[in-house]
Amino acid sequence: MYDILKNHIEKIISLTDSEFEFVASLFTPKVYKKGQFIFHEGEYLTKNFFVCKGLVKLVYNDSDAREHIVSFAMEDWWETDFEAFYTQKKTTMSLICLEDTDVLFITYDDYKHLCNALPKIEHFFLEKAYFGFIAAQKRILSALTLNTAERYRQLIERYPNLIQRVPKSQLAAYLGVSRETLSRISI
Amino acid sequence: MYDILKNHIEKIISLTDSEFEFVASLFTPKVYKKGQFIFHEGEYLTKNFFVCKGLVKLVYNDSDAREHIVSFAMEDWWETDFEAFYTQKKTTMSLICLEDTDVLFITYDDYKHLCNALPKIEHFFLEKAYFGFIAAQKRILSALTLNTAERYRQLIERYPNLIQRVPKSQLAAYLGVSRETLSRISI
DNA sequence: TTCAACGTGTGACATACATCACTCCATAAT
DNA sequence: ATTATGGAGTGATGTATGTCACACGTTGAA
Repeated sequence: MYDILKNHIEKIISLTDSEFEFVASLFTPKVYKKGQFIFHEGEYLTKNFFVCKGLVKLVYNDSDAREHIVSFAMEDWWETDFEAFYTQKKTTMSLICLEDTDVLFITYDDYKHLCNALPKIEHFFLEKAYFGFIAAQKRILSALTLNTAERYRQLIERYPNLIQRVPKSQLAAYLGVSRETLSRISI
Repeated sequence: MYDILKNHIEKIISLTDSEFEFVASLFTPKVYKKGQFIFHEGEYLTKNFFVCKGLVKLVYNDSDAREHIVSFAMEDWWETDFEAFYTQKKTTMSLICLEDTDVLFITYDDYKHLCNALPKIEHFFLEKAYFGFIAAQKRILSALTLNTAERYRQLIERYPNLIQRVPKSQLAAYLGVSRETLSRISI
């Protein structure tokens, strides 16, 4: 698991062996089964999760108990309720495994400690945050400019491997349409 | 103008006078009139803009030449085509003034230079990026969970001052509905 | 003053989508 | 072998929204 994290970080910054050992010492591995909750809405959450293997969904349940998917995360992606993690509020979303999943997590205190002890890691997180923001803005733009069929095709184009692993009903919850409508779309 | 930038940065990190002088030396002031383009879609853009006064819109024009508003920015906000700035690609969006606007801008090279020379500024940009990401994710969630009337009311609630300054047709382009539909919504 | 440009409201109609109901199939559980 | 369960397709119907058309008031320029 730690190899994956090491490769992941070293795509952006280089670390000596002892630096990475320090980084690794602040992460804890954990294994989940398909269907398990990594965290629930309404908790205080102090962890940021790096997915080493598997697939998870970040989910918001509205007042009608309808499930909306804010994002998927698979191998080599980070996922958490970011506002809850970073501002120490309660979570408004839940993180649920769509497959058996292995994660490495870091607590908020250790994250802060890591940034102080190893400032260049902030550059790594900055880059992650930038690309997260760019991706989110692109999704907003898709919602503004494309109809359902076009958004679906764009999703298939951007994440062809995701489509294989996720039921269409879940893709519908991500795209913000009913599963029936998605079912009627010809690719 | 530089005072505003100084206060803005010092909400997150503290700078000595000489440090801020260095920061300020890398920013250039520029003044625009209502209706002017700060940059056009399709250019190579090397600047990130800090709005000191006024109001701008970040705009995407789709294949049918329809205008979609990705975001507004007013006093104390940053705005640019972030992907173009950060990855040195051509812009896909335009930045247009809705009011007479004063900005301070920094070039990409100077931004890089600043981060190297003054690493703690990365912490400042990291925080900005995190909150930008969180805000974008919330807007995605609004699009998934709320109907048009609810999104409009949420916008009024979150940015009451914005509503006073922007024509409804522009708010419609931001919310992703026709101006006629917005016009029929009772607040 | 007159006129153009802009922002806004509203009626009529078409259409995309949600919803409800039902069916079918594959797989896992008993 | 039989029965649940989950994923998927599809018809009928109602509703929200887009689109087109037109009207009205305000502002600023000629």
